[in-house]
Amino acid sequence: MTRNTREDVVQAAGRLFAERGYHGTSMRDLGKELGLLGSSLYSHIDTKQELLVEVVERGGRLFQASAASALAVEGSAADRLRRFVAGHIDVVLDHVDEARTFLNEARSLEPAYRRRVVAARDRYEGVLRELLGAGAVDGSLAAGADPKLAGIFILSILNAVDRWFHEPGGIDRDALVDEIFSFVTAGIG
Amino acid sequence: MTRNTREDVVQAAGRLFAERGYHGTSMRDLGKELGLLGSSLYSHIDTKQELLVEVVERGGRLFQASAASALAVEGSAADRLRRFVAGHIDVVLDHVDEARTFLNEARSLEPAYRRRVVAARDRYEGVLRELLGAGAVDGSLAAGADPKLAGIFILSILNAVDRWFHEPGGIDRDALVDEIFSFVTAGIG
DNA sequence: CCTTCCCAAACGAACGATCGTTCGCTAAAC
DNA sequence: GTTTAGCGAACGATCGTTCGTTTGGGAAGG
Repeated sequence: MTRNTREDVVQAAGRLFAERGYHGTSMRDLGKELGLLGSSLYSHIDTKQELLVEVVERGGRLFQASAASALAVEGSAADRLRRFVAGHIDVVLDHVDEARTFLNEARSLEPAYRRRVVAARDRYEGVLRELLGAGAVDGSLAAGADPKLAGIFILSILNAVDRWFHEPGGIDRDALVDEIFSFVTAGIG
Repeated sequence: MTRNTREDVVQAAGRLFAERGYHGTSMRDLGKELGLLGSSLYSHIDTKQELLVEVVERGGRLFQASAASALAVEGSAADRLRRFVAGHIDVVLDHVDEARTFLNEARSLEPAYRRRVVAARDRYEGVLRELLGAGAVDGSLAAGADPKLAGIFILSILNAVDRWFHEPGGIDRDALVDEIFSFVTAGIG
Protein backbone atom coordinates (compact mmCIF):
# COMPACT_ATOMS: atom_id res chain seq x y z
CA MET A 1 0.00 0.00 0.00
CA THR A 2 1.66 3.20 -1.17
CA ARG A 3 0.94 6.20 1.01
CA ASN A 4 -0.35 9.44 -0.31
CA THR A 5 1.63 12.63 -0.36
CA ARG A 6 0.51 16.21 -0.14
CA GLU A 7 1.13 16.40 -3.87
CA ASP A 8 -1.43 13.65 -4.48
CA VAL A 9 -3.98 15.58 -2.47
CA VAL A 10 -3.41 18.81 -4.39
CA GLN A 11 -3.70 17.02 -7.71
CA ALA A 12 -6.88 15.21 -6.75
CA ALA A 13 -8.29 18.49 -5.49
CA GLY A 14 -7.52 20.07 -8.87
CA ARG A 15 -9.29 17.24 -10.62
CA LEU A 16 -12.46 17.57 -8.55
CA PHE A 17 -12.50 21.37 -8.42
CA ALA A 18 -12.18 21.46 -12.21
CA GLU A 19 -14.92 18.87 -12.66
CA ARG A 20 -17.48 19.75 -9.98
CA GLY A 21 -16.39 23.16 -8.78
CA TYR A 22 -15.09 24.16 -5.35
CA HIS A 23 -18.45 24.23 -3.63
CA GLY A 24 -19.48 21.06 -5.42
CA THR A 25 -16.55 19.16 -3.91
CA SER A 26 -16.59 18.04 -0.26
CA MET A 27 -13.55 16.98 1.69
CA ARG A 28 -15.07 13.51 1.96
CA ASP A 29 -15.44 13.39 -1.83
CA LEU A 30 -11.80 14.34 -2.10
CA GLY A 31 -10.79 11.70 0.42
CA LYS A 32 -12.72 9.03 -1.46
CA GLU A 33 -10.85 10.00 -4.64
CA LEU A 34 -7.64 8.94 -2.88
CA GLY A 35 -9.09 6.01 -0.95
CA LEU A 36 -9.06 7.99 2.29
CA LEU A 37 -11.44 9.40 4.81
CA GLY A 38 -12.06 13.11 4.58
CA SER A 39 -10.45 13.68 7.92
CA SER A 40 -7.23 12.00 6.80
CA LEU A 41 -6.57 14.82 4.36
CA TYR A 42 -5.74 17.04 7.29
CA SER A 43 -2.49 15.17 7.76
CA HIS A 44 -1.40 16.97 4.58
CA ILE A 45 -3.19 20.31 4.59
CA ASP A 46 -4.74 22.84 6.94
CA THR A 47 -7.89 23.98 5.14
CA LYS A 48 -9.90 23.28 2.01
CA GLN A 49 -9.39 26.87 0.87
CA GLU A 50 -5.63 26.31 0.97
CA LEU A 51 -6.08 23.58 -1.64
CA LEU A 52 -7.98 25.94 -3.92
CA VAL A 53 -5.30 28.60 -3.51
CA GLU A 54 -2.58 26.13 -4.40
CA VAL A 55 -4.34 24.76 -7.49
CA VAL A 56 -5.20 28.25 -8.74
CA GLU A 57 -1.65 29.48 -8.17
CA ARG A 58 -0.32 26.57 -10.16
CA GLY A 59 -2.62 27.48 -13.01
CA GLY A 60 -1.47 31.08 -12.84
CA ARG A 61 2.20 30.10 -12.89
CA LEU A 62 1.67 27.87 -15.90
CA PHE A 63 0.08 30.66 -17.91
CA GLN A 64 2.71 33.13 -16.79
CA ALA A 65 5.55 30.79 -17.76
CA SER A 66 3.96 30.19 -21.13
CA ALA A 67 3.65 33.92 -21.78
CA ALA A 68 7.27 34.46 -20.77
CA SER A 69 8.53 31.82 -23.13
CA ALA A 70 6.42 33.30 -25.95
CA LEU A 71 8.02 36.68 -25.34
CA ALA A 72 11.47 35.07 -25.53
CA VAL A 73 10.91 33.80 -29.06
CA GLU A 74 13.22 35.49 -31.54
CA GLY A 75 11.82 36.72 -34.79
CA SER A 76 8.74 38.78 -35.59
CA ALA A 77 5.88 39.65 -33.27
CA ALA A 78 3.79 37.25 -35.33
CA ASP A 79 6.19 34.47 -34.40
CA ARG A 80 5.84 35.35 -30.74
CA LEU A 81 2.04 35.48 -31.07
CA ARG A 82 2.04 32.02 -32.61
CA ARG A 83 4.04 30.70 -29.67
CA PHE A 84 1.69 32.51 -27.28
CA VAL A 85 -1.27 30.73 -28.85
CA ALA A 86 0.47 27.36 -28.89
CA GLY A 87 1.62 27.81 -25.30
CA HIS A 88 -1.85 28.70 -24.07
CA ILE A 89 -3.28 25.65 -25.76
CA ASP A 90 -0.62 23.44 -24.20
CA VAL A 91 -1.43 24.77 -20.76
CA VAL A 92 -5.15 24.30 -21.24
CA LEU A 93 -4.83 20.78 -22.64
CA ASP A 94 -1.90 19.40 -20.64
CA HIS A 95 -2.95 20.92 -17.33
CA VAL A 96 -6.72 20.89 -17.62
CA ASP A 97 -7.36 20.82 -13.90
CA GLU A 98 -5.16 23.74 -12.94
CA ALA A 99 -6.21 25.80 -15.96
CA ARG A 100 -9.93 25.17 -15.49
CA THR A 101 -9.72 25.91 -11.80
CA PHE A 102 -7.73 29.05 -12.45
CA LEU A 103 -10.23 30.23 -15.04
CA ASN A 104 -13.49 29.18 -13.42
CA GLU A 105 -13.11 28.84 -9.66
CA ALA A 106 -11.42 32.12 -8.78
CA ARG A 107 -14.75 33.44 -7.47
CA SER A 108 -14.54 30.95 -4.62
CA LEU A 109 -11.20 32.35 -3.48
CA GLU A 110 -11.04 34.65 -0.49
CA PRO A 111 -10.93 38.27 -1.71
CA ALA A 112 -7.18 38.84 -1.30
CA TYR A 113 -6.33 35.80 -3.41
CA ARG A 114 -9.01 36.55 -5.94
CA ARG A 115 -7.50 39.98 -6.49
CA ARG A 116 -4.16 38.39 -7.21
CA VAL A 117 -5.77 36.17 -9.83
CA VAL A 118 -7.42 39.14 -11.49
CA ALA A 119 -4.09 40.95 -11.52
CA ALA A 120 -2.36 37.91 -13.03
CA ARG A 121 -5.01 37.69 -15.74
CA ASP A 122 -4.61 41.37 -16.50
CA ARG A 123 -0.84 41.00 -16.88
CA TYR A 124 -1.35 38.00 -19.14
CA GLU A 125 -3.82 39.90 -21.28
CA GLY A 126 -1.37 42.81 -21.34
CA VAL A 127 1.33 40.59 -22.82
CA LEU A 128 -1.01 39.54 -25.60
CA ARG A 129 -2.00 43.14 -26.24
CA GLU A 130 1.61 44.25 -26.50
CA LEU A 131 2.31 41.43 -28.91
CA LEU A 132 -0.50 42.64 -31.14
CA GLY A 133 0.79 46.22 -30.91
CA ALA A 134 4.35 45.14 -31.70
CA GLY A 135 3.08 43.22 -34.70
CA ALA A 136 1.42 46.37 -36.03
CA VAL A 137 4.74 48.17 -35.66
CA ASP A 138 7.06 45.58 -37.18
CA GLY A 139 4.52 44.83 -39.90
CA SER A 140 4.26 41.12 -39.14
CA LEU A 141 0.61 41.52 -38.10
CA ALA A 142 -2.19 43.65 -39.49
CA ALA A 143 -2.91 46.88 -37.67
CA GLY A 144 -6.61 46.97 -38.48
CA ALA A 145 -8.31 45.97 -35.25
CA ASP A 146 -8.33 47.53 -31.80
CA PRO A 147 -5.63 45.53 -29.95
CA LYS A 148 -7.60 45.63 -26.70
CA LEU A 149 -10.66 44.01 -28.26
CA ALA A 150 -8.59 41.66 -30.40
CA GLY A 151 -6.78 40.48 -27.28
CA ILE A 152 -10.06 39.76 -25.54
CA PHE A 153 -11.43 37.89 -28.55
CA ILE A 154 -8.29 35.77 -28.86
CA LEU A 155 -8.34 34.87 -25.17
CA SER A 156 -12.03 34.02 -25.40
CA ILE A 157 -11.23 31.49 -28.11
CA LEU A 158 -8.21 30.08 -26.30
CA ASN A 159 -9.88 29.73 -22.91
CA ALA A 160 -12.72 27.72 -24.39
CA VAL A 161 -10.54 25.19 -26.23
CA ASP A 162 -10.60 22.58 -23.47
CA ARG A 163 -14.39 22.44 -23.55
CA TRP A 164 -14.58 20.98 -27.04
CA PHE A 165 -11.16 19.83 -28.26
CA HIS A 166 -10.28 16.24 -27.49
CA GLU A 167 -7.23 14.25 -28.52
CA PRO A 168 -7.06 11.92 -30.26
CA GLY A 169 -9.65 12.12 -33.01
CA GLY A 170 -10.16 14.97 -35.39
CA ILE A 171 -7.36 17.40 -36.02
CA ASP A 172 -4.18 17.34 -33.98
CA ARG A 173 -2.85 20.05 -31.74
CA ASP A 174 -0.56 21.68 -34.30
CA ALA A 175 -3.41 21.90 -36.78
CA LEU A 176 -5.54 23.50 -34.09
CA VAL A 177 -2.90 26.15 -33.49
CA ASP A 178 -2.77 26.80 -37.24
CA GLU A 179 -6.55 27.10 -37.44
CA ILE A 180 -6.73 29.51 -34.53
CA PHE A 181 -3.80 31.56 -35.79
CA SER A 182 -5.32 31.88 -39.22
CA PHE A 183 -8.74 32.71 -37.79
CA VAL A 184 -7.16 35.39 -35.66
CA THR A 185 -5.25 36.94 -38.53
CA ALA A 186 -7.85 36.57 -41.26
CA GLY A 187 -11.20 35.52 -39.73
CA ILE A 188 -13.26 33.13 -41.80
CA GLY A 189 -11.61 34.26 -44.99
CA MET B 1 -45.21 45.30 2.52
CA THR B 2 -45.52 43.75 -0.93
CA ARG B 3 -45.60 39.97 -1.01
CA ASN B 4 -43.30 37.91 -3.14
CA THR B 5 -44.42 35.82 -6.06
CA ARG B 6 -42.95 32.68 -7.51
CA GLU B 7 -41.55 34.85 -10.29
CA ASP B 8 -39.57 36.87 -7.75
CA VAL B 9 -38.10 33.69 -6.37
CA VAL B 10 -37.03 32.41 -9.79
CA GLN B 11 -35.43 35.73 -10.67
CA ALA B 12 -33.54 35.99 -7.40
CA ALA B 13 -32.40 32.40 -7.87
CA GLY B 14 -31.08 33.29 -11.32
CA ARG B 15 -29.20 36.22 -9.84
CA LEU B 16 -27.50 34.15 -7.16
CA PHE B 17 -26.86 31.09 -9.32
CA ALA B 18 -25.20 33.32 -11.90
CA GLU B 19 -23.13 35.11 -9.29
CA ARG B 20 -22.15 32.36 -6.83
CA GLY B 21 -23.06 29.18 -8.65
CA TYR B 22 -25.72 26.62 -7.74
CA HIS B 23 -23.70 24.91 -5.01
CA GLY B 24 -22.51 28.26 -3.73
CA THR B 25 -26.09 29.40 -3.12
CA SER B 26 -28.07 28.12 -0.14
CA MET B 27 -31.82 28.34 0.20
CA ARG B 28 -31.28 30.61 3.21
CA ASP B 29 -29.09 32.89 1.06
CA LEU B 30 -31.88 32.98 -1.48
CA GLY B 31 -34.45 33.74 1.15
CA LYS B 32 -32.35 36.59 2.52
CA GLU B 33 -32.18 38.06 -0.99
CA LEU B 34 -35.97 38.43 -0.84
CA GLY B 35 -36.24 39.32 2.84
CA LEU B 36 -37.52 35.86 3.69
CA LEU B 37 -36.50 32.81 5.64
CA GLY B 38 -35.20 29.92 3.58
CA SER B 39 -38.17 27.79 4.54
CA SER B 40 -40.60 30.39 3.23
CA LEU B 41 -39.45 29.76 -0.32
CA TYR B 42 -41.24 26.42 -0.21
CA SER B 43 -44.56 28.22 -0.42
CA HIS B 44 -43.56 28.92 -4.03
CA ILE B 45 -41.45 25.97 -5.15
CA ASP B 46 -40.87 22.29 -4.42
CA THR B 47 -37.10 21.89 -4.64
CA LYS B 48 -33.94 23.90 -5.19
CA GLN B 49 -33.16 21.86 -8.30
CA GLU B 50 -36.49 22.94 -9.78
CA LEU B 51 -35.28 26.53 -9.58
CA LEU B 52 -32.11 25.69 -11.46
CA VAL B 53 -34.09 23.86 -14.12
CA GLU B 54 -36.39 26.82 -14.58
CA VAL B 55 -33.60 29.40 -14.83
CA VAL B 56 -31.60 27.25 -17.25
CA GLU B 57 -34.67 26.60 -19.40
CA ARG B 58 -35.34 30.32 -19.61
CA GLY B 59 -31.78 30.83 -20.79
CA GLY B 60 -32.18 28.13 -23.39
CA ARG B 61 -35.42 29.60 -24.70
CA LEU B 62 -33.86 33.04 -25.00
CA PHE B 63 -30.99 31.74 -27.12
CA GLN B 64 -33.32 29.64 -29.21
CA ALA B 65 -35.67 32.56 -29.87
CA SER B 66 -32.72 34.72 -30.82
CA ALA B 67 -31.46 32.12 -33.30
CA ALA B 68 -34.92 31.77 -34.81
CA SER B 69 -35.26 35.50 -35.37
CA ALA B 70 -31.80 35.59 -36.96
CA LEU B 71 -32.84 32.87 -39.39
CA ALA B 72 -35.93 34.89 -40.29
CA VAL B 73 -33.90 37.87 -41.49
CA GLU B 74 -34.29 38.44 -45.20
CA GLY B 75 -31.22 39.11 -47.27
CA SER B 76 -27.84 37.41 -47.43
CA ALA B 77 -26.46 34.83 -45.05
CA ALA B 78 -24.08 37.55 -43.87
CA ASP B 79 -27.10 39.63 -42.85
CA ARG B 80 -28.48 36.71 -40.88
CA LEU B 81 -25.10 36.11 -39.28
CA ARG B 82 -24.94 39.71 -38.17
CA ARG B 83 -28.35 39.38 -36.57
CA PHE B 84 -27.26 36.13 -34.95
CA VAL B 85 -24.30 37.89 -33.39
CA ALA B 86 -26.36 40.89 -32.29
CA GLY B 87 -29.06 38.63 -30.87
CA HIS B 88 -26.61 36.56 -28.88
CA ILE B 89 -25.10 39.69 -27.41
CA ASP B 90 -28.54 41.00 -26.47
CA VAL B 91 -29.36 37.77 -24.67
CA VAL B 92 -26.06 37.73 -22.83
CA LEU B 93 -26.27 41.38 -21.77
CA ASP B 94 -30.00 41.83 -21.19
CA HIS B 95 -30.52 38.48 -19.46
CA VAL B 96 -27.19 37.99 -17.72
CA ASP B 97 -28.53 35.73 -15.01
CA GLU B 98 -30.35 33.28 -17.24
CA ALA B 99 -27.57 33.25 -19.84
CA ARG B 100 -24.77 32.78 -17.32
CA THR B 101 -26.67 30.05 -15.52
CA PHE B 102 -27.46 28.33 -18.81
CA LEU B 103 -23.82 28.49 -19.88
CA ASN B 104 -22.07 27.75 -16.58
CA GLU B 105 -24.35 25.85 -14.23
CA ALA B 106 -25.62 23.07 -16.46
CA ARG B 107 -23.24 20.65 -14.76
CA SER B 108 -25.30 20.95 -11.58
CA LEU B 109 -28.44 19.80 -13.38
CA GLU B 110 -29.67 16.26 -12.95
CA PRO B 111 -28.49 14.15 -15.92
CA ALA B 112 -31.76 14.16 -17.87
CA TYR B 113 -31.97 17.94 -17.81
CA ARG B 114 -28.28 18.35 -18.51
CA ARG B 115 -28.67 16.27 -21.64
CA ARG B 116 -31.41 18.58 -22.84
CA VAL B 117 -29.13 21.56 -22.36
CA VAL B 118 -26.35 19.90 -24.33
CA ALA B 119 -28.82 19.12 -27.11
CA ALA B 120 -30.07 22.71 -27.12
CA ARG B 121 -26.51 24.00 -27.36
CA ASP B 122 -25.79 21.63 -30.24
CA ARG B 123 -28.83 22.83 -32.15
CA TYR B 124 -27.82 26.44 -31.54
CA GLU B 125 -24.31 25.75 -32.77
CA GLY B 126 -25.80 23.96 -35.76
CA VAL B 127 -27.73 27.07 -36.75
CA LEU B 128 -24.55 29.11 -36.69
CA ARG B 129 -22.72 26.48 -38.72
CA GLU B 130 -25.45 26.42 -41.36
CA LEU B 131 -25.32 30.18 -41.55
CA LEU B 132 -21.60 30.03 -42.27
CA GLY B 133 -22.15 27.34 -44.86
CA ALA B 134 -24.94 29.31 -46.54
CA GLY B 135 -22.68 32.34 -46.65
CA ALA B 136 -20.06 30.36 -48.49
CA VAL B 137 -22.72 29.33 -51.01
CA ASP B 138 -24.37 32.69 -51.62
CA GLY B 139 -20.99 34.42 -51.59
CA SER B 140 -21.83 36.85 -48.80
CA LEU B 141 -19.22 35.24 -46.53
CA ALA B 142 -15.76 33.86 -47.26
CA ALA B 143 -15.48 30.11 -47.68
CA GLY B 144 -11.93 29.84 -46.35
CA ALA B 145 -12.32 28.42 -42.88
CA ASP B 146 -13.79 25.14 -41.63
CA PRO B 147 -17.35 26.13 -40.64
CA LYS B 148 -17.30 23.76 -37.66
CA LEU B 149 -14.24 25.39 -36.15
CA ALA B 150 -15.33 28.88 -37.15
CA GLY B 151 -18.65 28.30 -35.39
CA ILE B 152 -16.90 27.22 -32.22
CA PHE B 153 -14.58 30.23 -32.32
CA ILE B 154 -17.44 32.65 -32.83
CA LEU B 155 -19.44 31.17 -29.95
CA SER B 156 -16.36 31.29 -27.73
CA ILE B 157 -16.13 35.02 -28.35
CA LEU B 158 -19.86 35.62 -27.90
CA ASN B 159 -20.23 33.58 -24.72
CA ALA B 160 -17.46 35.51 -23.02
CA VAL B 161 -18.82 38.98 -23.78
CA ASP B 162 -20.66 39.40 -20.49
CA ARG B 163 -17.43 38.84 -18.53
CA TRP B 164 -15.77 42.00 -19.76
CA PHE B 165 -18.25 44.26 -21.58
CA HIS B 166 -20.04 46.80 -19.40
CA GLU B 167 -22.44 49.52 -20.42
CA PRO B 168 -22.12 52.41 -20.23
CA GLY B 169 -18.51 53.38 -20.73
CA GLY B 170 -16.34 52.47 -23.67
CA ILE B 171 -17.96 51.47 -26.93
CA ASP B 172 -21.68 50.90 -27.20
CA ARG B 173 -23.44 47.69 -28.07
CA ASP B 174 -23.79 48.36 -31.80
CA ALA B 175 -20.10 49.14 -32.06
CA LEU B 176 -19.37 45.88 -30.24
CA VAL B 177 -21.41 43.94 -32.77
CA ASP B 178 -19.49 45.66 -35.57
CA GLU B 179 -16.15 44.85 -33.97
CA ILE B 180 -17.03 41.21 -33.47
CA PHE B 181 -18.48 40.88 -36.95
CA SER B 182 -15.41 42.38 -38.53
CA PHE B 183 -13.09 40.26 -36.39
CA VAL B 184 -15.01 37.18 -37.45
CA THR B 185 -14.90 38.02 -41.12
CA ALA B 186 -11.38 39.46 -41.31
CA GLY B 187 -9.53 38.76 -38.04
CA ILE B 188 -7.17 41.47 -36.91
CA GLY B 189 -6.66 42.72 -40.41
C1' DC C 1 -68.03 51.85 4.69
C1' DC C 2 -67.36 48.27 7.65
C1' DT C 3 -67.01 43.51 8.83
C1' DT C 4 -66.15 38.81 7.98
C1' DC C 5 -63.90 35.16 6.06
C1' DC C 6 -60.48 32.96 3.33
C1' DC C 7 -56.29 31.79 1.31
C1' DA C 8 -51.76 32.09 0.22
C1' DA C 9 -47.42 33.97 1.96
C1' DA C 10 -44.38 33.80 5.53
C1' DC C 11 -42.85 32.22 9.98
C1' DG C 12 -39.98 29.43 13.03
C1' DA C 13 -38.90 25.24 15.06
C1' DA C 14 -37.25 21.04 13.86
C1' DC C 15 -35.70 16.95 10.85
C1' DG C 16 -31.84 14.02 9.25
C1' DA C 17 -27.94 14.62 6.36
C1' DT C 18 -23.78 16.57 5.33
C1' DC C 19 -20.41 20.24 5.78
C1' DG C 20 -15.31 21.54 7.23
C1' DT C 21 -12.53 20.47 10.86
C1' DT C 22 -10.39 18.52 15.42
C1' DC C 23 -8.31 15.10 18.11
C1' DG C 24 -6.60 11.05 20.35
C1' DC C 25 -5.24 6.93 18.53
C1' DT C 26 -3.15 3.07 15.57
C1' DA C 27 0.00 1.25 12.45
C1' DA C 28 3.38 1.08 9.17
C1' DA C 29 7.66 2.85 7.01
C1' DC C 30 12.36 4.62 7.50
C1' DG D 1 12.18 4.02 17.69
C1' DT D 2 10.72 7.97 15.77
C1' DT D 3 7.85 9.87 12.50
C1' DT D 4 3.73 10.41 10.00
C1' DA D 5 -0.19 8.80 7.11
C1' DG D 6 -4.47 7.38 8.12
C1' DC D 7 -8.41 6.05 11.13
C1' DG D 8 -12.84 6.97 13.21
C1' DA D 9 -15.57 9.25 16.42
C1' DA D 10 -17.16 13.52 17.29
C1' DC D 11 -17.64 18.78 17.13
C1' DG D 12 -20.70 22.74 15.91
C1' DA D 13 -22.46 24.75 11.77
C1' DT D 14 -25.05 24.57 7.87
C1' DC D 15 -27.46 22.07 4.27
C1' DG D 16 -32.26 21.17 1.84
C1' DT D 17 -36.63 20.34 3.36
C1' DT D 18 -41.08 19.53 6.30
C1' DC D 19 -44.86 21.02 8.94
C1' DG D 20 -48.05 23.17 11.98
C1' DT D 21 -48.99 27.90 12.91
C1' DT D 22 -49.48 32.87 12.21
C1' DT D 23 -50.50 36.63 9.37
C1' DG D 24 -52.30 40.11 6.39
C1' DG D 25 -54.56 41.76 2.22
C1' DG D 26 -58.50 41.13 -0.94
C1' DA D 27 -63.16 39.25 -1.98
C1' DA D 28 -67.82 38.91 -0.37
C1' DG D 29 -71.80 40.30 2.07
C1' DG D 30 -74.30 43.44 4.89
